[in-house]
Amino acid sequence: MTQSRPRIVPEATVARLAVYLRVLAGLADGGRSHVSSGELAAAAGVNPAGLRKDLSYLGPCGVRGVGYSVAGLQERLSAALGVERSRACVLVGMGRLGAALADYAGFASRGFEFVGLLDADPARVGDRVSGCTVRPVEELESVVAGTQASIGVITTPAEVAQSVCDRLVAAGVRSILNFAPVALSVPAGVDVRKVDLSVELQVLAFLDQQRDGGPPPVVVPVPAGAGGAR
Amino acid sequence: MTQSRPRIVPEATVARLAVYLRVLAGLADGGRSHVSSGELAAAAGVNPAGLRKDLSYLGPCGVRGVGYSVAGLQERLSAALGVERSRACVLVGMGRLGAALADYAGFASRGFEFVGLLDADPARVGDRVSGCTVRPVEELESVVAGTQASIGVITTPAEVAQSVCDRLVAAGVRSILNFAPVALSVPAGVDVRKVDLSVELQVLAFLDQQRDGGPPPVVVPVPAGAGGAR
DNA sequence: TCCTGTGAACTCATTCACAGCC
DNA sequence: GGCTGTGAATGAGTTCACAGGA
Repeated sequence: MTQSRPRIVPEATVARLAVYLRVLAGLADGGRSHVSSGELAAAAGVNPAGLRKDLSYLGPCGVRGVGYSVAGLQERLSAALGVERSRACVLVGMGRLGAALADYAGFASRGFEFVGLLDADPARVGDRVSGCTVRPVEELESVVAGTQASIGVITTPAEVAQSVCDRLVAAGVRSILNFAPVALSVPAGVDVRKVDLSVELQVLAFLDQQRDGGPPPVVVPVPAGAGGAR
Repeated sequence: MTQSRPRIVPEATVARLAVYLRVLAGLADGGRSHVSSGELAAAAGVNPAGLRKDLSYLGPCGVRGVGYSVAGLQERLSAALGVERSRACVLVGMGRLGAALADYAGFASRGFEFVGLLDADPARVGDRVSGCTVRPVEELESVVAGTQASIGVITTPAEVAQSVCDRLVAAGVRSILNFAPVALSVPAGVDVRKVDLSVELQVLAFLDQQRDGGPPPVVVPVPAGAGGAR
């Protein structure tokens, strides 16, 4: 441990660092050894200056006039994001979404390993998904304790999500990814991130409607006298 | 109708409006007729003042000193979000994630209907998921044209996501929800929202690591000489 | 010259605090 | 008194523009 980072990294930046890391993996596969902020930014879908600022939170990473070393930057980002250490995750709720996540290649390849799959439905207990056997939710505490899992993923119905969350926290999990459509309340020191799939669609629908029904390019064509609300 | 909305609604607000609408549905089921901003905000996991500001973009919605009518607010939000009109969606990529989404109850109940499910793998073509038959991806254009779908969901591998996106746009889709881990480029006038599952976990892992390894409450205990890299 | 690194400006979003109405 | 609606203040995040080193 040379030294810890004095700078605090904004959460929005952390999310993008993960994206850069993935893009870099693709570049490395393609045999590239160096890349500029402009190119990397284009591939990640962000502004070049923003990318440079993001990287600057980790201290100088590149070479002026040249760009970034692909391998060097990969290493730097991996260290910053903690990808090097692999993480044990438990997933509660083995419906279709839970099964899809447990099987998602994007997790395993980034150091996330599902060491516990739990479900309340006896019909699903015993299924094997992605090399792991589904166990009854009653065993939640012992699975967390036995595997030292630090991340919990909740894909249960909304009604039971809070109680599952409480049990995960009590068992020692301090990071939770919640797919259930409820706001979970947790004690300080526990992080929750929520993914709300139907909200994403709803936002798209709104933007869509706004395009069609809203004021097209310019503002409203008020015909005559002002003020009058027609 | 009376007049268009002069106010523009921030996107962050739109996302929360969708959450409020869901919470209201729960309250209505519970027989509640009125609710205060404080209570609604707590259930949605936001700040009460923020909730009031969000609602204020739609114009006055509540009664001072009393609160909001549950039914009235539901109606207002439904209209604003365009929930009343049902939306036709096509989904490309019927892997586990695609199948989970096609079957997700949260979509159907909010007016999103999957009218086309497409996959490039002949082995999956013909499967029935959630009352819809999987068709070959070659039929993308005809399915979009025939169903007037306005929303496209991409759950393909990253390598083909851009080409699928291009075809969706060419066929007339102007709203896209992308689960593939790539930045899609689209012409102006088309909206893309990206959901990146592995990034979510990565952010959690970062916060987790920051808690454990980072400066606990106060700043760093630098041992000796500064600067020393390695 | 090229491209990185970063202060400063700016835009967007959240929070506060209170006026206004019931 | 209670609670909504909203301008003002604060904060976070993004973009700009340029200084600084290869």
